[in-house]
Amino acid sequence: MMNHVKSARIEAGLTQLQLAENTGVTRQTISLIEKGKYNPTLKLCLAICYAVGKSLDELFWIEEEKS
Amino acid sequence: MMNHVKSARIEAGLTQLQLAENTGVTRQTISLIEKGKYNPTLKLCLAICYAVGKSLDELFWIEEEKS
DNA sequence: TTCTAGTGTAATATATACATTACATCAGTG
DNA sequence: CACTGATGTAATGTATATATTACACTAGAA
Repeated sequence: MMNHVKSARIEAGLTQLQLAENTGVTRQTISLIEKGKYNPTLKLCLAICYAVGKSLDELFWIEEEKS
Repeated sequence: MMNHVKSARIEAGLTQLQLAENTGVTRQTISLIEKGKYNPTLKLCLAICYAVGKSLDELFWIEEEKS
């Protein structure tokens, strides 16, 4: 589950803790999502989008794997 | 968690069962997501996007609620 | 050097996404 | 009418997203 949360968060001038508070989760959850170790829920993805001012596609889109 | 999965699925000419099989979940899960009763994971959102040929923003974007 | 802010991550607990099984309704169609 | 495909949904079980607590490391500032 790779994504662009970390770069978008830094662009927005936020720390992990600030993003966590803005989105209503813990810092650990943000850290794990940035590291690609969590498969976040849609609700949290949207909250992160709102907090950093980006769209779902900008932060979370991944091209389909062609077998 | 309202979304546009149902209309996109119908546009794509798929039944709930076919979409479920294409995305690797059960028909019940698709039904509940279409009804807005589930908060799906990013991985499943992406699988649905691939199956119906739409983007995350097209299917799942919701404008931020301004308090 | 010491202190602090920012970050990574482990262990355990809790909430919830999703599966499984089952039964129901409705619209066509024979 | 009976039959089938498509859908809604309830009850219960399992997997995992997220919380909680805690400890570690690094970079920069005092």
